[in-house]
Amino acid sequence: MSLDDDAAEARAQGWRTLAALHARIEDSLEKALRREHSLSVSEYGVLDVLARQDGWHMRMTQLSNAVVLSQSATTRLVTRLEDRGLLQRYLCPTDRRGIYTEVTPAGHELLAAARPTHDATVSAALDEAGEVPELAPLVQALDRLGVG
Amino acid sequence: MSLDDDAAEARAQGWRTLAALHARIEDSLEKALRREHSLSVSEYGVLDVLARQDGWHMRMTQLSNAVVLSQSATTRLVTRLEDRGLLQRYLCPTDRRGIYTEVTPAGHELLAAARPTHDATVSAALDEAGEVPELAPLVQALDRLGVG
DNA sequence: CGACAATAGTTGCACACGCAGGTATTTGCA
DNA sequence: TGCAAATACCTGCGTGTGCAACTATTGTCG
Repeated sequence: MSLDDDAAEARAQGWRTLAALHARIEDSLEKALRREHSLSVSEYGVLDVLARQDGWHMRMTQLSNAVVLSQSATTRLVTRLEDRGLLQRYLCPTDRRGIYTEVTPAGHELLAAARPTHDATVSAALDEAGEVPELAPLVQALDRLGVG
Repeated sequence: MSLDDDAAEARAQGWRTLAALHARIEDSLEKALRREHSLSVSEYGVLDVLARQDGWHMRMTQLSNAVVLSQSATTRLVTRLEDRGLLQRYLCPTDRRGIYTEVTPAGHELLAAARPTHDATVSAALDEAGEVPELAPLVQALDRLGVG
């Protein structure tokens, strides 16, 4: 077994930890957002990303990169949110292939209501994961990211 | 804005980073494993988890907890792998409700072939993510987990 | 100017997932 | 012993996702 293999195996171990933590958080987040605001994690992600681009507008492709979804998934996700009146499409004036999306007032309102749920659920899930020996180090490392 | 809100917002920021990194890695991993070994990330995960329980056998419920999937998803995932001859079910002798799963020789073989792909892809994805300013700190933290 | 390639977004299709409800087996308790 | 509750797993159904193919618009080059 070479040094490279050792390094790759160590990183694979890190990946397993990250994946396990991610799955746990996403799991409870999905349920909480669905239950209290009828939003999936992806849908919340789209609203959140768009709302952060204060005044700036993103095209569909940029959006799908930001939320790491395929173009087709993004198309339908935006359609769903548009149908619910949370989002609005409008054509890019200079390039009629491009489509901008804008969060409506209703969208901002729902996002404002959902954000506390989101943040609290993430925090609770992190606390819970902190009790699991294999995950605790990563949780601590994550908490140190901000202050570092 | 209270201290609690600040803390929750900081953790939400950490979560966004973690989710972004996870999505990137899973994305390239999914494509690489699918292309070279006809395995999804979940399928690889199941084989990997089971193979690590050297000689020890897991029940379906334990397995679904380990890979963080619903019971129904686990049932069908195991069925798929069983149909391909990579896995084998057999009834728990002492509790006939329980079902054990065992990786077959073919399964071990495929896993051995896929592991280098898996590890290399994860490592490459991590390197790529290390170039992105927002993700770099988490990548470094992850690499320090093992040596800590 | 005109045709061909490139880009942006949408849609048909197959598939994996979660939820709710189902069967089979075991456990608890009177 | 006998019967209800709990446990372990499976299945019908609806839905979100990615891939490949499609349309519409823009860019490029002879």
